[in-house]
Amino acid sequence: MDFDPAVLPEVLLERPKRKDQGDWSTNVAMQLARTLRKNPRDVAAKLCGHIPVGDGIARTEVAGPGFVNFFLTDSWMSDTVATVLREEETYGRSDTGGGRRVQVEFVSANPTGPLHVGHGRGAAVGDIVARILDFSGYSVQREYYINDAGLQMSILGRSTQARYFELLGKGERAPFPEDGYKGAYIYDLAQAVIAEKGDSLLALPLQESLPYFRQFAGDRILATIRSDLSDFGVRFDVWFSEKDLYVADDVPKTMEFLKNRDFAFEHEGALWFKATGFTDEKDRVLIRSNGVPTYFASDITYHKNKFDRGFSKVIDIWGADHHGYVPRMKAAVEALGRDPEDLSVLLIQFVNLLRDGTPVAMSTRSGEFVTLREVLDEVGVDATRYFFVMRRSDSHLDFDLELAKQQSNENPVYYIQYAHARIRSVLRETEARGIPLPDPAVLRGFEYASDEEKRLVATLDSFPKEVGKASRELAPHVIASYAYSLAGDFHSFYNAHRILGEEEKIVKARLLLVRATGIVLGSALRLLGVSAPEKM
RNA sequence: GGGCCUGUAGCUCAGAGGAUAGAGCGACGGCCUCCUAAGCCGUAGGUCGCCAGUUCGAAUCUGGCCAGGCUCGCCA
Repeated sequence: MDFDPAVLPEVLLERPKRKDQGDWSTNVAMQLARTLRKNPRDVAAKLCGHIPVGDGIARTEVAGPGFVNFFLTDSWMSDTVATVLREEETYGRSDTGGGRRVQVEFVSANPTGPLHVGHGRGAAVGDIVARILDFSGYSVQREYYINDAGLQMSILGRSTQARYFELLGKGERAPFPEDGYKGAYIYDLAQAVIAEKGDSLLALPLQESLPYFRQFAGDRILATIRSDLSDFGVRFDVWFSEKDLYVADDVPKTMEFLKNRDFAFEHEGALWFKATGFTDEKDRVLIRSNGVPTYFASDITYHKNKFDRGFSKVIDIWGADHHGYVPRMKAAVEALGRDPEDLSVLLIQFVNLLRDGTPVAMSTRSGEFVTLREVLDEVGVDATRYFFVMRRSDSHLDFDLELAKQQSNENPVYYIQYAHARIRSVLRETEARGIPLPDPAVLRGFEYASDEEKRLVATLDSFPKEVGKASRELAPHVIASYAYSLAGDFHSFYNAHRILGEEEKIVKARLLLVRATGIVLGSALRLLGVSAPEKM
């Protein structure tokens, strides 16, 4: 064509929403129209003239304001099905990660009480992000950071101690701390101490027995957290204790490191992080004037530790209430000599727990919160996981307990699982009738004719692209909605057409399509950590 | 007051430069002699918070406003 190739914008092909707009489409003509000073439709027409028909392209057309639409021959569909059947569970996997080491740190709740629903959402998001990254070729490590060094652990110990004395009728000797943990589980911990130690701790001075209470309560709660997470299908590779940073003297070392690089300075008896020059808005205290390090100091140390372990990228999953902390953590990462982009912080918005449409009252202060365990017991792992990730992480989530529990058409989890069960059922029926699973070679030259089949194949075809998107954006909800639409496409297909009992060629092609759908649906559910039932 | 998130159908939400803005629930009407009806098909329902701008084109980008949530410690 008669124009300078340098002005050619990147040619992007996209899939139009409507099928009468072709299989692929490009808008280059409209982008070129300006520089060429020509009517976009004329440019598009000229382009069309240069595109050969054949080689999979059935025809091209100029449409709308100047789109060039490509209509493919339908052979790509059987290719897609054959690819899925050949690659099986690896279909959709990619090597974009190139084996690079990535760490996902999530949940990381203080071991001062049971996990509540908010932690549950973070757990589901973190776990699924890790699965997606693994599927995309990263070498993923999952880590839980145990905040066990701070003041909160002492408060937990004192709370337990007070309940211990109270249960043994000596409450007046160990008054309940003003900022103590008021939840009923503290009584359970105290009861467990009694079972272990009897009343022997009554005789010791409070200061002397406190370490025992602190350790006992912390260990017990952490054990509960571990088993809750494990029952939720969430696994960690590393449980990293904040205390270890202090045992190894890493915090003072990191402070020295920052001072030497001129990122920390003394002022009014405290040590400050010099945030000026970074995106954070003001300087932050690292070591208080009383000598006690702030959380920020141990968080910087912890992140230095992470990067020292060789991760090329670190992903933190935090509650959205910590969003103000992001700029300072990024600044710290930069001060450590890393690109701030090496740290990604995923903020999880709050879960609004409902029962039959009315909010369930929750308040950490009073100890009245709904635990993850309670939700799991009531609605089960599959529905809980799905509900936690079906919305974008950065938007508030309404979680209706009654809805999640309902085994009905109102519940998206069962809708997806039902599609899987139906697929398995068809394949069982096929086997029962003595029909062998056809060789994918029969697909050569076959064209799926109906709208429902075409849609279904197109959705199967888009799985790798969706995985890529979910991995780039660290967005589990992309997979959740993908699974939902794949299930929907299958249900439509299933209702519109018979699979068995048609002429042989069609039976074979449809069986292969059903099998391929089962494979991809299974992969999507595996990414979500939701079970793929054989029967329902 | 500053910052971050959100505002799309009655409700809950997708869509993040593209063509006629999509799902589910709820409402209404249909579909099992047949591989699972926990399903499917159809109808109704919209000023994409408001106002300007950018451009061939804006729900999408920019600025300003309005509303809701969160957040702004030598707290954790």
